[in-house]
Amino acid sequence: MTQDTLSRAFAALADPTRRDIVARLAVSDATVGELAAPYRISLQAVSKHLRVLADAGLVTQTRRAQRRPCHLDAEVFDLMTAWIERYRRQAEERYRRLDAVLAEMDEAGHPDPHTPSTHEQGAAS
Amino acid sequence: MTQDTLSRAFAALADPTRRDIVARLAVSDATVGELAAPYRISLQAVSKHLRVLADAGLVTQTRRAQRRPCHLDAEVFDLMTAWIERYRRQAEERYRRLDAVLAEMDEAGHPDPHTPSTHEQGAAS
DNA sequence: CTCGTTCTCAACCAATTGGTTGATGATGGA
DNA sequence: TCCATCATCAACCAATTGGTTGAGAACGAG
Repeated sequence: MTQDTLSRAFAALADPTRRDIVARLAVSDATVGELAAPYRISLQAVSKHLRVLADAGLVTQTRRAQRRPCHLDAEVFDLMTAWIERYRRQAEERYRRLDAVLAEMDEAGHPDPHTPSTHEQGAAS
Repeated sequence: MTQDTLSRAFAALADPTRRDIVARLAVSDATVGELAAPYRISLQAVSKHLRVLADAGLVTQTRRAQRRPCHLDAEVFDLMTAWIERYRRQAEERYRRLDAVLAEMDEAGHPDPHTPSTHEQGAAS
């Protein structure tokens, strides 16, 4: 539990069973038992998976009698897409610029470095 | 290496050092040594991290003399965002429908189940 | 209050992970 | 050819992970 939100979130989704659980929770909330039913692993194992998802902030568990209905929480997903998209776009932008430079060099014969490389950068993780 | 692409990709980004590497590769390609420089861990450790990223399909390494320039590869990022967005939107859509139902129930006094719950579903992972 | 149901806690195990150090490739320059 | 440089391979280690089984906690029904 010493890790940051993003690390926990990515780690949580690195497991196929947990991704499947998320997929099913996207359709509707469900109790631990309901979620565990389709898998051949023990209920305890599923309970552990849910704890991982909960620690990552991806699901929240409420209480209804003995049952623990699980609910998908969208916020952290946004965090993840934001992170991914940021660097994907940055990389794409870079190639776009490279293409432009190559085109310019192809067009004229002067390899004059025009673009002033304006890439600001924040903290990483 | 027995895991699927999505699992490897999420697992790869679950490590802060690897996310930092990705962040830097988004700015520009770099050799293993260049990438390793800022960290206090050994060059071999960074080499391992790069192997994980490469196995996940997130970076590709080419060859230039002794150097191994690393290059960010955008495709798998798209895979990840696609997965995340799919279920996030599905969940959001569900809440939107719930809100609609609640509003309807609030408005009139007849809790008539109108919406025929049209949620088709594909394979999970 | 007791009982069945639902779920978590605890201890354990094998496999994986992130790190280390030391040896080994691969390559271009002297 | 020999050497320095850049990076990987190999063996090892501690910590974490995904699974197990068994015990226990929380709750509603009778």
